[in-house]
Amino acid sequence: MLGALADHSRRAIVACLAERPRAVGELADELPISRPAVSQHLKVLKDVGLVSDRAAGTRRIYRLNPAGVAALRDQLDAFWNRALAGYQAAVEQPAGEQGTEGDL
Amino acid sequence: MLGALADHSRRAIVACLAERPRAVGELADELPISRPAVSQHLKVLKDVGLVSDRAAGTRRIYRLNPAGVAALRDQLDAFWNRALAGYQAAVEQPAGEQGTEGDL
DNA sequence: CGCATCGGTATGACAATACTTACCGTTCGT
DNA sequence: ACGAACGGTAAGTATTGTCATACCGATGCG
Repeated sequence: MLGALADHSRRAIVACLAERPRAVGELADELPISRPAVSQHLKVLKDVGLVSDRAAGTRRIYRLNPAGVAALRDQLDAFWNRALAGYQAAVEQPAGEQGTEGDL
Repeated sequence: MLGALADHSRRAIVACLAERPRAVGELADELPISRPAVSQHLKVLKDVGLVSDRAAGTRRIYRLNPAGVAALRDQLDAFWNRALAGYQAAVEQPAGEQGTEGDL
């Protein structure tokens, strides 16, 4: 899921969608890539649940999926939590395991 | 910075480092990749400030950098904030711009 | 009912990146 | 001081992924 935000164009699409829902053509008009590329990125983003699409006539309106965004944020938060917990466990060692620890 | 976490091996390294600080050989032993690959990933992670290294004799102990982790989390949080703000602005429209909006 | 527009898909090329093997410098132990 | 081990770097290869052009289906309008 995090990998979906790795690509630069994909982040641009998400940023564009964060401001307001957009159609595929609108996104392609704002971005320096073609419509098919936008479609593929949209497919990836929809596959991971970050965006959702809505049919409006011949247009397809894409918008951010708050649930997916929240899920990603929660996942990241859990990750940070674990990371900081491990860091705390490391610095909470009064009797250092290796005496080579100088300082930080 | 987010791109640093795009790679699968890099996320695995970060996950491994989240549990406890590790040497390069330790990481390579846990991961299905060779030591040089780990070194290169570690270089990337250190370059973006996500990890920091400490010399312990001939070994090099790597651990997560809480500052970098916090910075990344803050950046992501700002991003989510903007995204949800835009979403709220969209749903806060009592007089729909397009009458085509049925429901969610 | 025919035409136009919009989206998605398939295919191919190009680029970027990750991985491996080989080599070198550095540091510890004997 | 020599040998061993650990880690970083360099170059080459392979894989992955992104982008563009071309084609097709669907929807709306005249």
